Amino acid sequence: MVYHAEAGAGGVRHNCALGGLRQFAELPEPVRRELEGIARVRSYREGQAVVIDGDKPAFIGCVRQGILRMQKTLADGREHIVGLLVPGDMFGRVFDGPLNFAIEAAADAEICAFSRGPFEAMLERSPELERLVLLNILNELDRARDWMMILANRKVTGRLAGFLLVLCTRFGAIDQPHAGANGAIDVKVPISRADLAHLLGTRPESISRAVHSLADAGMIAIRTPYEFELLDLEGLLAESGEEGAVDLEALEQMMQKPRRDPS
Amino acid sequence: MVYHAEAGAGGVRHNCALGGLRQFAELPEPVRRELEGIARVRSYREGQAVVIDGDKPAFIGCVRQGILRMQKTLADGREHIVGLLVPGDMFGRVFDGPLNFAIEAAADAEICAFSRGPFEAMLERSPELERLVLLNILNELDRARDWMMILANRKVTGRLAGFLLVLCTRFGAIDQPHAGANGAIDVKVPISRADLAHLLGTRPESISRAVHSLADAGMIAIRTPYEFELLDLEGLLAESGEEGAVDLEALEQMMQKPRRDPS
DNA sequence: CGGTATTTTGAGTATCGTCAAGGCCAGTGG
DNA sequence: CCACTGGCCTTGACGATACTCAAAATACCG
Repeated sequence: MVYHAEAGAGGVRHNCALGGLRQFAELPEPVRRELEGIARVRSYREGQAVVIDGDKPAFIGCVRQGILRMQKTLADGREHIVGLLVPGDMFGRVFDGPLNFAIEAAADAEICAFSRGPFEAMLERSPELERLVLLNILNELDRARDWMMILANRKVTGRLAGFLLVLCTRFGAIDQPHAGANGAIDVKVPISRADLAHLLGTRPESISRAVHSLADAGMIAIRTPYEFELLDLEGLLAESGEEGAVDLEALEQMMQKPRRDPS
Repeated sequence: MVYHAEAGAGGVRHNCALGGLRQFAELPEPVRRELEGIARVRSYREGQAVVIDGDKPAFIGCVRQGILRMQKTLADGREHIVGLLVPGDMFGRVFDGPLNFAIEAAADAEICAFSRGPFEAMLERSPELERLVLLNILNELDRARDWMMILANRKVTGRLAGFLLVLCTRFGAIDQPHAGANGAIDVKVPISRADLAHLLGTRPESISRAVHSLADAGMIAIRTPYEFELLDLEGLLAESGEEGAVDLEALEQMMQKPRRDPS
């Protein structure tokens, strides 16, 4: 199920690598140009490995499109997902040793890869870039803490509700979930039930039951097994018990919806 | 239960603030001296607030002694622990906005506080310091991922086992748990059952049962409700199902005991 | 030594994990 | 074009685990 990219594979391209990554937009022009110089676009198909467990990756990456998942491979072969990477996220442990998890494409993805050496050299010269990286990591840390709060939920429906909310507050900002007809929000779950179960610390069957339980409660609607509509954000928020971790207002603003907009 | 430090409280002192924090030892002498200049030692008693939820703290902190806990305060007043800070850990969101959680002393603690302004100014001038901070945050990120793996465990005994292992692999290195007579390891749990329950996503009663369950299985011994002896590291590791997240060998090396040595 | 907070224990109920079977969809080959 | 096959999701029934409520025991503090 995991297709390792052969040497040189991964669909390397080379034009306008930074295009569309707005986090780099604020950098001074010369820095941005230099970054372009060491950047390559790589494409991965679903299931392809981006970084092997234990490797010190040869590049620092930034997701342009699609979703990657970080997972630890346990001794007995099982895999444990420790997080998702979505457009805008960076990975690769600047200045540091190997990753202790693998990264692979959860869906077809495109990343922007900066060769490690030159990138680190640039970091030393450009305080703006270094700060950008630092803030990026801080952000990731916050997200990890949010995950912790979600995982600390005692009921599966609560963890699932929290997951869905994070999925559209955080990931949605980039993945553009479009507001549906009546102000509902479409989200696309990027991983299988089994992976989701692993991520939320439960079993696929329980995920399935939780999904349908939320649907029966009218909080979500199931379009396909991988596409839901969030109908009752406040209900989901209450279910997830996370008044703190998920910023509902930001989400509603983002949707720019006069709620209940007719088609 | 939370004693807010009055203005100027927190037991500010001023001598040899960096003493004993070995992470700063590698910095160039002039940088270290300058850091000393902006550093102040603050002391907190158990339960005292170090940073209020939503505050942009006036200082960047580094724990010298004791344990702090990070917690989110929910709308309904409940508090949710999102992590612990132990000696060596830094906190305070350099270059960034307010923390979205509170920090308070879980046990009597001493921190080293750097005024934010001067510290950030130093960061811009000293690449060494900036890198130190960056690595520190990366480290914290790893720890957050380990927490995620622990929390994703389906059984309470598993989460507890993972917690205990992390408590001595990571925190123990500094908190010097001394190896007991037969190679067992003493650990001191720094928080109440209720807090631990919250942290592990369960209830105090279940924590209690899990503790005694591990004790009955011979994996730990209960000295007091807050002090255990870890008798069977491999058993705990298996129970926690974390071949990846917890580095047993490092722990045993640290303890300097031959693994499973027949007495 | 008494009072309070915390931990522990117990019994009953809800939730979840497990095992097994059925359904849906996509890809394959006749 | 259709039947077949394999993977995944879903559903059902039963046992294990964890939560709830209540009460008892223990530790902590003055």
